[in-house]
Amino acid sequence: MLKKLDPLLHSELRLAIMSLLISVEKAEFTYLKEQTEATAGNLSVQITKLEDAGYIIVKKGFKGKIPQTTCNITKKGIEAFEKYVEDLKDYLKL
Amino acid sequence: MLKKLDPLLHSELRLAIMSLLISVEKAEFTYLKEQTEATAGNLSVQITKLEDAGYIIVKKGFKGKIPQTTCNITKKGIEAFEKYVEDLKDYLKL
DNA sequence: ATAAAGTAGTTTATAATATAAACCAAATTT
DNA sequence: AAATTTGGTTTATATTATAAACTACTTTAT
Repeated sequence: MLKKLDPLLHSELRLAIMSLLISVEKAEFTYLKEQTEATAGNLSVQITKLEDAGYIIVKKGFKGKIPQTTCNITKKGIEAFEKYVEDLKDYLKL
Repeated sequence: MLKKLDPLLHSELRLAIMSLLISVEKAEFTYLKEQTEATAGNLSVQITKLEDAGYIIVKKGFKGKIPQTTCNITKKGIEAFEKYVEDLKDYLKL
């Protein structure tokens, strides 16, 4: 009855990152940091985990002279997110 | 925008326990163990945490000669569960 | 020109949490 | 009566999350 929840998404910060990325084409590291109110270190770690899973793509570039990291969700990431939402519904009685 | 999720409920097993308890008057330890497919040790620990938080009440008795632990959700537990569901909806875009 | 402070992150260490293994007490089965 | 099963708890370990420390560079102030 209760499905196993994707442990990669069942983390408050990683879920927040995915939730933000699912509605936009792409987002900068600094934007994600502002929105989630996470520390840079924690955000960096969790972004890497999502990247390793193939749920997001991370691109490193420069905005003028300043380094800039942008993220975007992948098809695999969208699918995983949607599955997670469906799986959770049983728990939440939705 | 994104609310902080109750860390006590944002755990797969504890959420499953609460999800099961919210629909019934009470449930036995063994029933929860079957439904969640958790090990007895893990279940025991998580039940204690929910009890310490006042989210559930745990009663120890006997069924014949065999020990029997039964759990039921409290008003506080129901409220916490409902708040958790509402808070999560922002993440899930529901 | 250089020191101080800020930006954008990563790496590493530590704290918190989840899980499993080991254990206990009593009951049941062989 | 020994072995197994039931119903758990306690304790140790693995995993995960978080924060602190660090790197590399830019901007601003002196």
